[in-house]
Formats: sequence, C-alpha cells, structure tokens
Amino acid sequence: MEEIQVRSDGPIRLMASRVTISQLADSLSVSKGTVSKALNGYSDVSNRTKARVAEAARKMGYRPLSHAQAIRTGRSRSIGLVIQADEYDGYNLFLRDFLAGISQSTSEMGWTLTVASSNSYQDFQQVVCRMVEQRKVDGFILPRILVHDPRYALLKQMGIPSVLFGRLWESEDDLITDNEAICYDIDGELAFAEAVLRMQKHGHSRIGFVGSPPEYTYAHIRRNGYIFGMEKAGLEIDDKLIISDIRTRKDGAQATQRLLETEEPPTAIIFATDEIAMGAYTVASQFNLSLGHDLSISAYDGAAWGRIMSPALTSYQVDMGRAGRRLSSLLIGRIEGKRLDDQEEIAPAKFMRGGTDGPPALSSYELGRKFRRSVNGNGSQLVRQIGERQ
Amino acid sequence: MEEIQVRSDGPIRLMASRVTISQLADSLSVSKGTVSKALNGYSDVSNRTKARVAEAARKMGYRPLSHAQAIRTGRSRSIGLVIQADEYDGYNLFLRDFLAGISQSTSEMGWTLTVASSNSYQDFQQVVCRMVEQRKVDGFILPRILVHDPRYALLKQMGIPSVLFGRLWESEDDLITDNEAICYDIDGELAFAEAVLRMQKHGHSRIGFVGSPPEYTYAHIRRNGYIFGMEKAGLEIDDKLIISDIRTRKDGAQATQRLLETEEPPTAIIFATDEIAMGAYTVASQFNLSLGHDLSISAYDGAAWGRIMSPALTSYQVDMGRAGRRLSSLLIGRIEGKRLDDQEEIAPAKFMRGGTDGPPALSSYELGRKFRRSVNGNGSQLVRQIGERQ
DNA sequence: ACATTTGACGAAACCGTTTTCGTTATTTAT
DNA sequence: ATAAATAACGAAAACGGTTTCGTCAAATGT
Repeated sequence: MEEIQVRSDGPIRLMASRVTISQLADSLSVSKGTVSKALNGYSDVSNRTKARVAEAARKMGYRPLSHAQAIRTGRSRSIGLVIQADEYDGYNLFLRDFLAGISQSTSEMGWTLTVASSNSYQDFQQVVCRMVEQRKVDGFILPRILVHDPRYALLKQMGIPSVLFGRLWESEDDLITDNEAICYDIDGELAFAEAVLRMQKHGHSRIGFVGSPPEYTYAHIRRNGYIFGMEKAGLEIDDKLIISDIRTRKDGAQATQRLLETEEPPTAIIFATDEIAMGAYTVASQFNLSLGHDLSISAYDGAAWGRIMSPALTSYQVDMGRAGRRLSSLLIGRIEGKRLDDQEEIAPAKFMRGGTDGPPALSSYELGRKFRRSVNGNGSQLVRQIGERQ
Repeated sequence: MEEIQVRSDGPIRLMASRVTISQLADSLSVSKGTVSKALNGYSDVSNRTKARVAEAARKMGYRPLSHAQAIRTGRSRSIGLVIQADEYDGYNLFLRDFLAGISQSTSEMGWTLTVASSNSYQDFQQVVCRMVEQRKVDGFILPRILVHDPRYALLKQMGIPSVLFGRLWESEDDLITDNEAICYDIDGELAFAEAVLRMQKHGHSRIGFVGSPPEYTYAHIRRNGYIFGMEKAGLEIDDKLIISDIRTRKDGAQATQRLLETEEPPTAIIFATDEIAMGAYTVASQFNLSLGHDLSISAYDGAAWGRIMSPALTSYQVDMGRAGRRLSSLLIGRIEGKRLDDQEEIAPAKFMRGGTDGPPALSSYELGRKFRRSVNGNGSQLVRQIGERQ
C-alpha cells in the first residue's frame, strides 16, 4: 500500500465544472429540498414551482449526480450485464450490436451500463452479490436464457429486478408458472415454421431439422416451430429427420451426415443456428453436394460471417441492437416500478435470402444414391476435422 | 412524469446488508475518520492502528461504497469503454474476450467497467463529456487507435487518463512526440516479419502484401513488419506486390486478383487481417486455385471463424483477454498515479498453423499462366459478389 | 366564525465516505 | 527546563443529493 502524505494532491485532475442542486436552488431562491422534490415529481410542490424548476434546470444544464443520489436512495441508475466467459459462444456472434443497443438506450434515459464477467455460475453468484451489495447496479439483463435458469432464480430470490433475453420454459411438470418474469424474445417459432413452409414451396417434402442443446429455451422454441411448420404444411413428421443437442460446427457436420445416411434422406435441412449449419458446408464440399441444389439448407441468427460463405447462408436475422434497446428500456421501467401491459415482448426475425435454399435438384432417393456413391469414393471416413485449435 | 405521493415507498426492494465504515469504527472504538485514513494509507495514523483496522475490515468484510467515495473524492473507481457503433467491424471479432479480460481485471481490483457507445466522433465527444462530468468513470480504454487519434487528443486535453490499445504513430512531420501516452499493443511488426520468413522457408520468393486502411496505426506497423521481413529474407521488395487500404472481404478479393494479374504474380500473399484474407478464398474457389498449394496465404487476428474455413486460415492470434486485463491494469495504475517503468507494453502474437500455407506447387510463372487460363475460362468477370446485404 | 384540513415550502437530518482542523501527549531541539 | 516540533487521534465539516418534519397561510367544513 502506498504511503500518502497528508494533504497529498494525488494525480493530475482537471474537473469539468458542474451545476449542483444548491446552485440551481440559489438561482431560483428556493431551498434545495424543494428543487429535489420538484424534479422528482413529489405532490408536495406546486405546479408553478415545478415548471420554474424544470425550466431553470434545463437552462442551466443541471443533471443530478447519480453517485450522490445512490448514497441516499440506494439506487445507482445503472443496469448490469454479466458476460459469461465460460459459455460456449463459438463465433462471437452479436455482442457488439447488443451492447451498442443497450448502452444507447440506457444513456438516453440517463442511465449507465455496467459490464462484468463470470467464469461459472458460482462466479456469477459472487459477481452479482458484490455488485448488488455495492449498489453498482439496480438490475440485470440476462441473455441466453436456459430452460430453468438459475440466474433468474437467484435474482428473483434476492429481489433484484431482471429482464430476460429469451423466455423461461414452462414444462408440464412445473406446477407454478412464473408470470412475473419480463422477457424480450425473437419469434423463433414463427421463423422456423416459415422456414419449413418456404422449403415446401420450393418443392421439398422431406425436410430435416438439426436442433440446439436442450438446456436452452430457444432449442425448444425453434424445434416447436419446425414441428408446427411441418404440420401446417401437411408433411409427415419423421423422427429420423430430427436431431437435437448440436452445438458446434463439427457436430453439425456429423448430424448432417447422419441425416443423409438415412434411407429416405431429407432434401432440405433446417438448422437451429448458423454455426451448426456451417457443418453442412463441410459435408457438402466433402461429398460434392451442391448447397441450394442437391441439398437445401436454412438457418437462424443472421451472423455476418454467414454472408461470406459461398453460397451465402440463407438465414433469419435477429436485430440485436433493437433487442438491447428494448431490454434496457423494459428493465429500467421495471426498476422504476412502471406497470407493463405485457410481460412478454416478441419481435419477428428477418428473413435473409442466401444461396443455400432452392428447388430440389434431386429427389430424396437420388440424393441418397449420390451421397452413398460419394461416401464410397471417399472411403467411409468421418468428417475431416479442419484446423483444430492449437 | 409520474406523480409520487409523499412517502411513497416505490418498487419492491430488498437490500442486502452491508458493513458501513461507522459500524467498523464502532467495533474498534475509533472514529470513522481514523478508519478511513488507516485504510487509505495516510501517514496520519500509527502502524498498529492501521493493522488493527485492516484486520477488522477483512474480518467484517467491509468494502467502502464507491458511490460515497465518489461524491467526496470525485473518483468513481470505474473505467470507461466507448464502443464505436459506427465503425466498420466486419465480423465482431473479439469483443467478448476483450470485455471479459477488462472486467475480470477491473473487478479484481475492486473497480467497475462502464460501457457506452457512440455513432460518430461528435457523439464520442458528448458521451465522454457527460460521463466525465457525471463522474461515471475515471479514465478510458481506447481501442483501435488511429494514426492521429482525435479521441486521445480530446481526453488528453480534458486531462482525463486513458490507455491505448494500439500505438500512436509518430510521422516525420510531427515535431513533438507524445511520450505520455500509455499503450498496450501486439507486436505486429514481429508477426509480419515472421510470416514473411516462414513463407521464404516454404520456398516462396515472390511474396505479396495486402494492407489495411492507412488511418489505423496497425496498418503501418504490419506493413513495416512485412518490409522488414522481406529485407531480412533478402528478397526484393516489389511495389507491385504491395496493396494498401483494404478493409473488406470483397476488396480483399479484388486485391488478390490484382496481385495474380501482375506479370510475375506472388505465390504467397500475406494479409493484414483475417477478414481481407477471406477474399483470397473467394478468388481461389472462383479460379480453381488450391490454397496452401497453388497459392499460400497467411493472415493476422486469429478470428475463430478463420478455423471453420476450409482449409483453415493460417494466422497470428491476438490474446484479447490478456490485452483487456493489461489495459485495465495499466489504466487503473495511471489513475492512481503510479509511476510506470515503461509507457509501452508490447506482447507477441501467437502463430496459428492452418492449412493455407505451404511449399509452392507452382512457380510464379506457372501460377500466372494457370490463373490467366482460368480467367479466360470464366470470362473476365469480376469477383462475383456473394450474398450482398439485404 | 371557528376548527380542521390541505397546499406549499424551508430547515435540517441523513446517506457513507473523505478531509480538514483541532487537540493532546510525547519527542526533540535549545 | 522549556520551547518547538511531531505523532496519533477525534470532532466536525464537507460532498451533493433525498427525505423527514415542522410551519404557516389559505382553503374547506361545520
């Protein structure tokens, strides 16, 4: 610990001047208590005075110091986001737009975004507790919601406001449904139903699905969308065409291969995420299948690098900026005790036409034959793993 | 504005209890002033008392409330990062690791990370001023440094501490070199020199370079590394093999094509970033060149999606987590007035072997012929643009 | 006309910390 | 031995807000 001489003046510092509440009060010849009450909308002060104060505050550019407010009120006008550094997040999908959205919206409302990170749920717990105890934040945005999300449960138990990007999943065996959670989500169900119908319109009838790990709520939602789309399309739902619990490109490739190995392989496959759809590119190039012709695929996320693939990946894009803006707005509203008309807000995904879907060039039978021929040509080697880490 | 009835109790709130300095002082039967001075290392209090206070603080888990400190000291123990939403950042490269690094390090030191965003330099200015005026942050981390970075100039003029991820560039016409700036950077010069030598070892002698827009400092550094490597390798530096000011994959493809069109085309090309190196994949697939054989390429950044390309991109990886940790540590040190032994800290990049470099299968002459034949086969069409936005 | 409520404000306490300024006991200098 | 310096602490004043409480005039009820 450094010794500080008494009356050390520390490092250089040039303070930008600021209007304080006392200065504002003096200029209006009222007490600072009245100014505070006026600005905070107490019924305790006349409308005339409120107007005068508001006007003067605007003119003098007065902005209350949130630190000073925090010490008395316990609220810091800041919202928290904990980045889970441990979580698999293959290709850094959206963080920038998401953060930009959140911080834009929070700063418009005069709030602040505080970012922390954790390496485990244990760590998350500690980080949250410390931030709350220190009154660093008044609430949290929780991204990537799990079916039974311990983070939400923790915050709820602690009485800390939160909003979810995604939804909780109420399975049949949950006796109590949680109707307090505030959610913003993208309508994955709709997108995947649409994707199926789109494939049907192209002329596909054997349509497969490759889903995400079941711990995520979105895995269920997207799967349901697929099922719903198949029903609506009047197509047979064949369990052999449905694979779940896929997370990486490599596993996506294996899943694709497994689907193509079935007796009546799908001529179109719908992937739950862009990343696992990458696996189809591997398989296609390995077995000489033309994406968009021999095999049609469509995915979801709208990641930027999907556009650099060739052909570009057909996908559904999520507007992460908007998600961030809405979530912070919802959270701040919640913290300030506003009543919401809706606990859930669902926004549509945007279809992004790429080159990986189109009318089937081959029938299911022909595709199967072509694939098997190619497999024999290659020996029965598994998907070659390209560029392993380190 | 909502009406608040007098003595409204507002939204639900369950405060986690906290040890205050008064409680701590009482338990030790000293005044809170003494406790404060003891913990802040004033020479004003005896070592015995300091030890007692420190011990009790540890035992009771006392942590000063940064808001309360801020109101008196003007320092909030928080560092700021402004995300530039306007800036081109093709594929969301590193933000997550970078943020995780920063927040990990800051939180270890008991500090906080505050994130904001801006859409322009104008906006940056406003955002920074507001954050400083509101004492939200004590300093900033500036990523993606420009040759003459107005952000750094602004902060310096305002007297706000900052650290740079990257370096300022002192050109010959700058009379005064700024030796106050604190920088952390990756040794791009070394990496690019190495890349050249590596290509030479493979047997290449015609080695091209595709560089970034010159407003970024790193563009110059990487180019210098290439030049230095060429000199060290004893290879001729041919201006026709050097292209600059390339930012996107599409432009990278055009640059690649231009290099291949020269009379004596390079058999190896070194790209300043992974993203522009993607252009080489486009060109290779279009003109039927095999990367790693007909044409060797190597790049820089170590983006995760480089590994999903086929073949995987040979690149130099930047440890963004470490960068974040070091930068926040340097910044906090600077704010606390610590003397540094070095103003610049340079870390090495890590070589990531991929499949895009190897011994040349063709001589420069043969490569040129093969390329031209392929061009004629394709007509002289320009690089086809795959998957345009929207 | 009088008691009571209401409206509008100011004075002062308060939040948790830092910092200034006294004060007293102990050294050191003369 | 006495004056001056120093060491170690407490009391209290900041910091910039919010909130409680008291006060007084005006409005309202009887």
